[in-house]
Amino acid sequence: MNIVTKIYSRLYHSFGPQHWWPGESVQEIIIGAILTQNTNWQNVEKAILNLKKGRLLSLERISRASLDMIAELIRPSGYYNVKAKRLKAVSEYFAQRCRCDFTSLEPLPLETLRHELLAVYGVGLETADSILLYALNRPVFVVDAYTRRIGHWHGLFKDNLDYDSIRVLFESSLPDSIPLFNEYHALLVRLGKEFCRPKPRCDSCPLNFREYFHPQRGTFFKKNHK
DNA sequence: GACCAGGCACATC
DNA sequence: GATGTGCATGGT
Repeated sequence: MNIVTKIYSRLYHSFGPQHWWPGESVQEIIIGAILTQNTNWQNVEKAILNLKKGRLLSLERISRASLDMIAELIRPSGYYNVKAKRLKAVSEYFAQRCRCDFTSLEPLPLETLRHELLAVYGVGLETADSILLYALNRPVFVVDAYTRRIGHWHGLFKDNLDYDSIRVLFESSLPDSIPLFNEYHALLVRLGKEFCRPKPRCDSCPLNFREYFHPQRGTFFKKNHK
């Protein structure tokens, strides 16, 4: 069993299924993917509730709404002015591309869709992959700050390894399974929230950071996983 | 009051 | 192509 699979196994047995993504619809997941950029999910929930109350939890409606209106509703999620522009750009993309009929995107190759998403203002690598995996059910491994931090701490890769190399490392180490990629990312975030803010908290961490992190030196040492 | 959170675009070197 | 900076709220 490779280390990537072993980490997943240990996390799943410690935490159980995480039931991601917390969204009631595909559109809500896409909106949440923008709103959660560099922000707590708690703040995102407030913004989503505001959008729902304002009858703007809809890509079609966001694409036609004013930036000021959007910004005011999503204020709790932070960066509300830039995120208003990003939400509008993503909404316009899906409205124009498929009239928000996501099933019509199914014939598109993954790479084509990913390329198109990355061309949309406000959609970077992580946001594109979050949308692909959680909203559009495509087999992409989402790499976020926690994935990078945890992977680095456990000697999977150097701190400065680029996004796509990390993504390919996980994808090539695992069976090509959408539910698995979904659950793994959610579990890494769960682990990150509880044990990696921003330094390891060793006690009771299921991956046992004590084995890999040297607090006095502030450095890490590798230990073979068996 | 400091620090952090499920990033991204843009400017500058 | 690497590095720095602005964007901003809310919880601990």
